[in-house]
Parts: sequence; C-alpha cells; structure tokens
Amino acid sequence: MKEALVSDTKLDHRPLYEVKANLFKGLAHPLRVRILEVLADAEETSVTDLLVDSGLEASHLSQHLSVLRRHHLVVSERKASQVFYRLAYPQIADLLAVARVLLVEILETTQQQLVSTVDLPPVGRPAVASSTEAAAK
Amino acid sequence: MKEALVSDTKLDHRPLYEVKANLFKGLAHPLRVRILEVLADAEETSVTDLLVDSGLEASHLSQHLSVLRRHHLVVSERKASQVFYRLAYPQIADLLAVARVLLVEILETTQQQLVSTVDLPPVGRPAVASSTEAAAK
DNA sequence: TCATGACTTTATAAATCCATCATATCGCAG
DNA sequence: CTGCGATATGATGGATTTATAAAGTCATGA
Repeated sequence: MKEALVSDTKLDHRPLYEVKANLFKGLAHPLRVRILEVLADAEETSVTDLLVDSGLEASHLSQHLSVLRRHHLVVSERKASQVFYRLAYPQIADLLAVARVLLVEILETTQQQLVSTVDLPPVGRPAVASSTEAAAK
Repeated sequence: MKEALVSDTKLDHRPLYEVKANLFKGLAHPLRVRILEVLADAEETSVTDLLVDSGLEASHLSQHLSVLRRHHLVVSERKASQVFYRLAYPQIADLLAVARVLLVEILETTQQQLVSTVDLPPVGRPAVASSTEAAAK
C-alpha cells in the first residue's frame, strides 16, 4: 500500500496522500508559483530580484518565501546583506512543467467546449448561459 | 512570456502561474488526492466504491468530488442509480507521480537531517531541541 | 556606536477552506 | 404515484490562509 512508504519512515506516520496534499498547499498561491518559476530559471535569485519581479512589498514577499521554506521547496543563503534563494530540489521544476502540460490540456479542452456552446443555436437566453459558463471557471 | 499562452486564450486572461495555483488548490486536500489516486488505478470508479475506500459520509465525499469536478480534474457519468467517476485527463496521474518522486526526495533529505541532528552531542537541553525540530515539520 | 539597507518576524483582520448536517434531486421498482 | 437507494446541493460555524502593516534582526560602513 502507498502508506507503507511513509509508515516505515521513523518520525512521520501520515499517509503519503496527506503529505502530497500538504505539498500542494505550499503551491496553492499564485505568487508562490511565480516565485518557484523564477527560481527554476536561474541558479539562484536574490530577494531583491524577486521583489522587482513580483512588485510586492518586502514583508509580503518574505511571508511567501517563509511558506516555501517551511514546505522545503526553497533554500536560502545569506551573502553579506543580501539573501539568495534557489529551488530545494530539481524535481520541483519537473512538477511545475507537468502541471503546465496538464493545464494546457485542460484549457484547450474547456475552450473547445465553450466554443461548441457558443456555436449552438440560441436557446432561451444564450448570453446569460454563456456568462454562467464563464463564471464556472 | 508564460502569460502569453493564456493571454491569447479568448475568455481567460489570468496569468498561467495563477491558473496553476488554482489547480494546486484543487489538489490541496488529502481526501481529494486520495480520490484521484484511486481513480488513477482504475478505468472508472463508482461513488459507492469511493465511499467504502474513504469511509466518508456520502455528502462529505460529494462535496470533495464537486471541487474536483469544478477544477476539471474528474468527470462523472451516471448509469441508472449509480454514478461513476474517472480522471478527466491522464496527465493528472503524471502529476501525482511526479509529486510522489519529489516527496520521496524531500522526505529522505529531511529525515537524514533529523538523524544528523540526533547524532549531535547534547547541547543544553537536547530533548527540547529535538522536539522543536519535530514540531517544525 | 549609530544609521541604513536588506530581509524576516509578529500581529491581525478579511477571505477562503473545511467539516458537518440538513435538504434536495435522480433513477428505479412496485 | 410512492418509497427508497444513491448522490448532489445548500447552509453554516470553525479552522486555516491571505493581505497588510508594524516591529525586529542582520550586515555594513562611517
């Protein structure tokens, strides 16, 4: 069973699907995804560069970086008065890439469905139906 | 730029990293990961089977399935009085697999770090320091 | 030591998610 | 049509996350 992997680990008895969900929680914010993508494109990135990219206030960015650290997704290194971040594991970039592939598929499919709906002849109030559809996602 | 992909899409102008984060939100609950994993192992699965596997009350499971449907992660099909679910895209299984690889790496590394800490000679109150370390994750 | 730039932590209100229960809907058989 | 099994939806309070600003810490140069 999948839990067996984690059960054998000395200090953490949570099922793997629970640990996975926790990982996804760490990824479940736009800015944190953005940060990871920027980090995936460079060896390491200074907080200053991340601040410029994100347009955030320093404390706001730091809060998100803290979440990423806590989830073991990034590691930081201080060099004098500057701090640099990098991805903790190369597999994180893999995960983001696979997610992208999936999303491309989802977006293509759902857009096709929207187009199909739009091509249908009017039934009642098509304008309302179409805005309901858009609101669903 | 990455946003260009989504910007060209007719109805959805959100940056891709935002759409990705939304995808991860759909995945950010243990039971929803579990459900997807069960679905990944079969062609299709009845709600009844999912109820047995999860041990949930019907309405609780249904709420989670609703989230998965809304995120386009599963599709449902009613056959008489029973409803069957399956993964909406095969790439979802890929995503879960990559996440697993990443987690294995993370868990191995963090466990090694814990072991290294335990091997250190006592400094002050090792018992307290060790429980602080465990609480950190 | 002090001032300052760089970055982190603390604190807190608002927003969102989760757990749970009540109710509604769908399909089938009698 | 009614009853019932199967499943979905609505509602709501508690828990967690997010957004934001204030305060704190670290490193450096004068």
